[in-house]
Amino acid sequence: MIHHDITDYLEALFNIQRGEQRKLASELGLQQIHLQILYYLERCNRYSDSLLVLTEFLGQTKGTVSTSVALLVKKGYLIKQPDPVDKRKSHLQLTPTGKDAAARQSALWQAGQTLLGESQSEQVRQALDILLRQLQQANGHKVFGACHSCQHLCCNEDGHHCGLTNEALSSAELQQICVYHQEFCND
Amino acid sequence: MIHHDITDYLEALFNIQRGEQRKLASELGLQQIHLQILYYLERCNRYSDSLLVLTEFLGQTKGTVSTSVALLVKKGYLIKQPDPVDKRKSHLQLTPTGKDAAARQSALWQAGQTLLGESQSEQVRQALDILLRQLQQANGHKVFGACHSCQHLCCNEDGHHCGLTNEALSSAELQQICVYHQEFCND
DNA sequence: ATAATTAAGTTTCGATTCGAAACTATAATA
DNA sequence: TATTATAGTTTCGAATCGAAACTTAATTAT
Repeated sequence: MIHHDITDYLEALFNIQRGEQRKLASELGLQQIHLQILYYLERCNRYSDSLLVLTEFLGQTKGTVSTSVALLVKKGYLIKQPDPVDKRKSHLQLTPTGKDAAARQSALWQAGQTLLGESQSEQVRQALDILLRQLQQANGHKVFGACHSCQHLCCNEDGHHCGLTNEALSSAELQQICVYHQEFCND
Repeated sequence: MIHHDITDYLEALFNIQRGEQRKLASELGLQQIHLQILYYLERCNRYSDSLLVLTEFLGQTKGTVSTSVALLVKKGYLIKQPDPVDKRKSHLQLTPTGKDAAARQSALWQAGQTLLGESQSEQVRQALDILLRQLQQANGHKVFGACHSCQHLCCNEDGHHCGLTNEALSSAELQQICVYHQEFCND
């Protein structure tokens, strides 16, 4: 048996992911960056659905993202909901069309999800967890995690809330990407 | 402990990979697509270093890829080596500058590679192998694997050769991406 | 052998991405 | 009230992107 690095598998999975994303984008008449925007907006929470946070997530300039978002609005994939308090801000919200496109992206992984037995699945989870945390530290860059791995998360008998904003968090919100996310530091 | 899907980890790893690639591209004054081209050319074999195969790998049109390749040639990342037999073809070869950029992309994974113990690594490899094969079948798209997982690979006491082209393959070549790659079918 | 077809790659076109920088409007601070 | 910071848009030039026409070389059919 010829030796495979784990990274070989990850690279192969990346190539599939990229290929499928491009295929879907082409089918919808969009660019890949548009699907990445829809992916992010499907997963982020109410603190993180602004243009500037999206800009930070994508690693592009705000002018570029502003243009791409404007096109997605024009094509009916999302709408800009003005913030009731801060008149400068808008909340980017997926339309049903946008949610459908985002869901089709996720569908790729659903197939693989049920294929691994639970015990084996657990080992992969543990290994990927180590790999992920090390890469996060090694690269020292913003990670955009969800509440469940955030040091601001507080749990008590009533449920969960964010220690930074002091607002209650539903269990659904614990899974969402947050701009305030702060990984635990193991040093 | 809140449950994490394996796909959550893979998505997080993808986001890191994408962010790092964009960061490197920005530093070099390139676009991400250029790094993807350099990545591919660093890994593909002598049957697969043409513009059309690259086009198939990237999932773009040949006009688009032709333009991007021309820019990479102009910037000194690669050269076009005319095929001695077929005058229509060119072999895309990385210059030292191109190899350096490709190597810097791979460096991201080197850090994670040594962190996982060998035994754990083996289990993760097996699970990812299952995941990869299932996703390949589920999506039924061209996968661009290397010789070691190709049904054309023949092994004997003298070494390896390709059953399709009948040419000998060095052990280094067994690791390279090939356009003729045909996955074993388990049905 | 010549003609028709296929294959490899380039060029052109219009729409869009991309980064940089200037700009507008609102909010926060001094 | 004046200054500064924040959120986002607009403008500009270069490059990507897909589609389609085009060039040249190889292959196939007649």
